[in-house]
Amino acid sequence: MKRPTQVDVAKLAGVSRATVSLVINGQADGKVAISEETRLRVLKAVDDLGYEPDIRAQALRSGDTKTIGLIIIDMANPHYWEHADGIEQEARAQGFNVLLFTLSLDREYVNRIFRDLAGRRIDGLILSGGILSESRDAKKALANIHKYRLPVVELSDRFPDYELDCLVSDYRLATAEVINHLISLGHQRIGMVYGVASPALALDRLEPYRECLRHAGLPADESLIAYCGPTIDDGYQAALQLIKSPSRPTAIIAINDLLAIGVLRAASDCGLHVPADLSIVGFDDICLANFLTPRLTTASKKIISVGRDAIRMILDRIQNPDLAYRVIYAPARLIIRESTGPAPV
Amino acid sequence: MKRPTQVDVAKLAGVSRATVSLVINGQADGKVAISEETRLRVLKAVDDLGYEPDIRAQALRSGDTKTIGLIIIDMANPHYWEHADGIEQEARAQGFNVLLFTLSLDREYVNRIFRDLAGRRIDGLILSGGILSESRDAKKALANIHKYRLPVVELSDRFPDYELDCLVSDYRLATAEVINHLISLGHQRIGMVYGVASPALALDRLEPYRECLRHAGLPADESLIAYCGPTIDDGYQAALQLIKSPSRPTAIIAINDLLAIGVLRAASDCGLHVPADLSIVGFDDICLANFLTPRLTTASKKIISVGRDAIRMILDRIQNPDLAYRVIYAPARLIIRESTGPAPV
DNA sequence: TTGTAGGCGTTATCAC
DNA sequence: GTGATAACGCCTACAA
Repeated sequence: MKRPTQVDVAKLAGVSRATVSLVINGQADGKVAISEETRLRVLKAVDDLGYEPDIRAQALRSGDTKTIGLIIIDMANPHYWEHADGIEQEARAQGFNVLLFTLSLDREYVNRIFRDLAGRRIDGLILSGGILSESRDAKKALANIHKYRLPVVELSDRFPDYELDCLVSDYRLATAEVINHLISLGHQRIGMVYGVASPALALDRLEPYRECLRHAGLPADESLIAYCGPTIDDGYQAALQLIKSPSRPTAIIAINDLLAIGVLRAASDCGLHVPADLSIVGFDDICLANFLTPRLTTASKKIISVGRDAIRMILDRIQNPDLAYRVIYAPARLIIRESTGPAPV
Repeated sequence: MKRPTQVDVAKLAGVSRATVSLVINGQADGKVAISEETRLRVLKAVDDLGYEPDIRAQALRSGDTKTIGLIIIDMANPHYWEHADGIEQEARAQGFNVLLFTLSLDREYVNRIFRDLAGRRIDGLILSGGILSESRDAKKALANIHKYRLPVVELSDRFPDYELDCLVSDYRLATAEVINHLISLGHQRIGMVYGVASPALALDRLEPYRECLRHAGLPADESLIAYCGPTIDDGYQAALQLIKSPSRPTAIIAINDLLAIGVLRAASDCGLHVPADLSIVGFDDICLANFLTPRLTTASKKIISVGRDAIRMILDRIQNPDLAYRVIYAPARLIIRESTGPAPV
């Protein structure tokens, strides 16, 4: 039992294949070159056979797949899922599907995805920052992007030092705001939990952190920074280390809300009250942040619609490969809630 | 500037198209019917031109797309991303890609996805429970699945009352355990926050809840059940309602951890201490559950690997459409942590 | 060992 | 209005 093709429909309706094709997608065409009678006959045959056009053949013929790839760098972080959700919805609205790729630790996988792009399984690719800059074959990938004019959009937390369409949303200003906020509350020793899935990520938080502290004449020694992995438990362990250190900070900045949850837990385990004994700040304003106890002070990018901008950018690029590369910048803002308070005396 | 095809490679290497094809994917074939010299020449031409086989054409020729669809019913719930993560990873391991579909409120969208399946954009479809049973066109969808032998696997919280491959993991036993646990702690009034994205979901928690209470001779009036939507805020509002009711429950069961976070927040806002004043239970054991304050008592399905089983099931079905339908069942178990304690006196 | 021919299902271009 | 015919790019017998 094979599935029906256009030929079968044509045979059943007693017309030629071309007629079938015209009936099915001749709507857009100005002149309806088909008699109502045959039209209905064809439609009936389509229905009787349960005929469905083969998308693969359409893709081969028309040249595009109406599918874009999306690489999510860390599936465990709600922040990225909010991205994925927005992108998928907007893509759908524009008649596109989304092929989802997760990056575990498998860097080689990136190359396969680029091959999918070159092989026209997907029309374009949206990727989180830290992939192109970190991949061992980054230069080759970039060269290919330019050589074949592959439609690629990067979501990044810093301005790219290469030619590419980029949606940059960084926390530089927000980090400065955070530090000022903490300083104004009397904090002197401010720690950082720095846990990333990919090396170059979140420098938009680390660098201003160092700068601002130095600028304010506060200690910024390395012992205040706990480097770790991207999971909650990593954040938990890192915070324990910070809290138990001889010169415990009175405030801890986690580079994202997920890690901040681990920090909250660590504080609780050490008998510290937040924010009375320890202030905690996160980033991303994930949907849970406002429901934690205490509600998390954090920074939000939500002023922008990642999905809409990313999809618009990639579609523009697909339509016109020769467009000049663009960078769209969107800042974030600080949201003060309950996890930060005056430094303990 | 068009991208190179097999013909271009053949021309450059001075051989025929078939030779190129053989060189490229003749590895598996036992007999290497190509001379080393031409092989290298072809390979060089491939490299020079940056030739990449067109996957669309391959798909059309070979009949499959090496892609499976995945419908996620609620992107905002961590539990479902854990599914998605597992499925994507396992799919990749098996050489398949995952096309991601989100279900907002757009029921009509399901039909489009089924058309994608029929149109061979995807080889198979994995869907969360509550889609097939609730869609207005559910019967039609099921009929199509059977008629065309579409490979579909459903992830469900109850045994299907229709013929389909199903990965069932329910909380019936776990819910009974939860109730017994609470009763043994002296709780008499046990409330429930029931918030779902799709009507028939989570009956595996609602029904045993009612039964067990009745069986234990405890009140099970409707005023103890707060129906709401699936977001944290919904859970928060529902819990407020429960807490402020004249006969406030001493324990609240949320049908998942996400809602439980809202309940925790509501308790906190009402000045209730958990678990001293109010015990709270969730379901799913999302990765955050063990890091909340207090750590959440919940039930876990993690004993099974959803990804592996789902992918195996769908691949089996794709390979052999005539297979008898299977249901794989996996129970869950209760995890007692800190959010449940003795009932207040 | 290599080349030739046919077909996958669709759409576009021409004649009729 | 409708019906052949030729691509799209690839794969696979089969023939040379």
